Amino acid sequence: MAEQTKSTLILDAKGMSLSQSLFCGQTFSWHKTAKGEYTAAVGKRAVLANEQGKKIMLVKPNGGSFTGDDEQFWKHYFALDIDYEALLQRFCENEKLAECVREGSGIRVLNQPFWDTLLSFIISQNNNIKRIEKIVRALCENFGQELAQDIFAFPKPDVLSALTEDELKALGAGYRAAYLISAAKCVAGGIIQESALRQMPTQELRRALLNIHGVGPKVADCVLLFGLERTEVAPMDVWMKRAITQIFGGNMPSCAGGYEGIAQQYIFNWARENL
DNA sequence: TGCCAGGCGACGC
DNA sequence: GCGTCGCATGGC
Repeated sequence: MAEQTKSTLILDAKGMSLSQSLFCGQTFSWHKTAKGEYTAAVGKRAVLANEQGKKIMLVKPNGGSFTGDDEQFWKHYFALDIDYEALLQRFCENEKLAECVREGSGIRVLNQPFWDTLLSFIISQNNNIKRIEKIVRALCENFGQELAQDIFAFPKPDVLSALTEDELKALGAGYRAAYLISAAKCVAGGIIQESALRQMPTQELRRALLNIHGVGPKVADCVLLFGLERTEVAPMDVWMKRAITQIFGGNMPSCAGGYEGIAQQYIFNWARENL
């Protein structure tokens, strides 16, 4: 039986906005082309995406066809397999959270690869988003595989673990260079195994991540939420702390229960626009 | 120009 | 366990 293949993958956006979801500080891998399309490497998959009406159109930049589990993979990546309509309705039980949702209603918390997320958020610490994007791009271009023209994957753990701190400092990584290498050694050496992490309850998993040199509470929480699908974890950076203190009276609204991480992304987006 | 950024590790107490 | 400090670097 011949396998069904498609040159373009068309997904129902269900209210998801690429421009909002790809540039709200949860991923630093996407680039907007001169034509207004978006490109990235997500794990080992290079993709070219754009939105037309209520559809998301995906194309392989090197002209290949989508096969096998591609459709399921991308639906899951863009969180098109959860009922956001119902979730956002719950969030809107709190008036302040409703305002955050209104401002970024097309945001979806992406289900990103663990390794990409770990490296990205180690780089993110005490850093600004423009500069994080720049360092991530330099890391991938210099040491990652070119999956399609000008689209580079993150360097593999064994490649990264063999680099020197100076090679990474040359990219602008600063003192995070040692942290990246240390994380790579943990993964390449099998001390950190993604499949084992995914089996762990969230708190045990968090402790495991904290064992990585250069991964503290904030970075661990970002990896839990963005790279290991723990939607109940809400990373607290300086923007979130400001918003929770100034707007929410010190606590995440109870209507976010179980999905505090997703609520966090709307609040974070709102805080960066308004505080 | 000085302050800040999706913080963390080391250190002192 | 908790508070403070230094850290690399560029965006603004």
